[in-house]
Amino acid sequence: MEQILPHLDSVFSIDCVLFGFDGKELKILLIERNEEPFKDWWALPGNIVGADESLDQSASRILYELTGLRGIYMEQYYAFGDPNRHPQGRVITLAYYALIRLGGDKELRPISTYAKRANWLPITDLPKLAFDHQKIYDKGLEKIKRRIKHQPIAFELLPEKFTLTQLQHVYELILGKKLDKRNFRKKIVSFGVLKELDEKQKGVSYRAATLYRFDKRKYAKLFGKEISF
Amino acid sequence: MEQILPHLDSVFSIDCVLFGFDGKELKILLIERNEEPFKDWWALPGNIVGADESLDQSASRILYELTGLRGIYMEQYYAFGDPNRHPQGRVITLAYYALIRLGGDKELRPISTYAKRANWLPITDLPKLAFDHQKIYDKGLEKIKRRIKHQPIAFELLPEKFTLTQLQHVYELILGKKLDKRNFRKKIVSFGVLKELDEKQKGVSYRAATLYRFDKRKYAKLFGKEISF
DNA sequence: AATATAGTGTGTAATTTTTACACTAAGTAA
DNA sequence: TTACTTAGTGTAAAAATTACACACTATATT
Repeated sequence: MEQILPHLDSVFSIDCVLFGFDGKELKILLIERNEEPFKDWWALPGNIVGADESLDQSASRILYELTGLRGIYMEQYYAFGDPNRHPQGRVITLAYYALIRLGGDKELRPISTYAKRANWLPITDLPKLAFDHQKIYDKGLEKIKRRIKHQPIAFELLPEKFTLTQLQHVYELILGKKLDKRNFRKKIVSFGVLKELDEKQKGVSYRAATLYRFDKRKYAKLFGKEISF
Repeated sequence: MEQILPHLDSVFSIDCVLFGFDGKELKILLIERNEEPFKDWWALPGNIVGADESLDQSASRILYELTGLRGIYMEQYYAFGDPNRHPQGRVITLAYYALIRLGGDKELRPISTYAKRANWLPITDLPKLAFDHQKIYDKGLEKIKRRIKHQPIAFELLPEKFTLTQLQHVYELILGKKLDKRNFRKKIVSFGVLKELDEKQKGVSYRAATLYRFDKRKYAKLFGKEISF
């Protein structure tokens, strides 16, 4: 995306807004650019779509190259194509979002050389972003806010086994408001997509909470139906 | 890591799914192609994005060129980019939908030469479509189904003054199910975006219904809030 | 062993929203 | 005047949502 653009043709890229949750904060993955334009600025990870790739494949490849992650729930959400959004020429970009859980085993792999480094930054304190990436991010956040109300995407942010309190925490962060504990549990359990495990949380210095797992089979049935928060 | 190079031959287009309502049926605007590939097939109206146009501008221009219509509520909803979707090369297309009312004064203007003709066809009886246009249409219908449940886009399909029965009819066509008259009225009136007029319907051979107008000011306040059907 | 601490886990009543359901009123046409 | 067609209206039951508080349990501390 930062290469010299042939001006005969428009260039088509994909940018990813990766929302990550480390158990406490909601973060997004940004890279620090190593090339002009916007050298040294923070930007969303993105790249040019390959000639023989489908869009989803391309998005997956880009995500994989930048993070080492595979098999992530990822969705196209908007195309940004202002003629002036890129100083070197016409670049139409398609935005994808992904929700992933952070920490533990999964570390970010080294990324391609066009970035100095990549980092997870809390959404409560973002730097100025290159290009129109602030706009792309804003729209992505708006999108997942709307989405989490209707589909159980919150699970993507949590480890395989999680407590109800953690799940509630994710909802509160994304929706930006407190939820009532009893009502939240009543509702989320009533959807029938949670499987209660025999295990308890470990390593906490207070009463350990029961762990739950997301039941994909039941989820598949629910999908398409509307749920709401 | 290898950087994918920008690919000179990719073309970026916009296709429009125009839903039209003539008071009875839901229709979409199709063109009959006059050129290979898919000569003589029906297809969605679409065109190449111009070098200096924003995406929304481009969509508006294309819609205008094909129909003579301006100022239509139009929204981008998905990008289709399968490498094989176009037999002659890589064409990534961005789909837009629009909702417009048909009949009366507004006629379709002559359209550009790549089409033999344009026609409004009822969605209950569509021909085979060129390229992946069936897929684009399907996704568009799905999109407005979801959308009409949450935002008052149905008004776009109706004349400025309309009866509650007509409004209900639109909802029933899009959602594909019957709604209860009393409950529908109760709900739609409770949103407070309808203005009851002193006028009555004319030209019907039975009791004339009260006409309503959509109140844009109140709608602006409601927008963003969730409504549901 | 006793106590402090911190989060877990649970029920109910009041309110609001949704659903199901059927007849009279009004205007037109014959 | 009568027949026809659609407009317009209310209520009760069921379901969903909201508001709200305390006892339990595991650990850490003394």
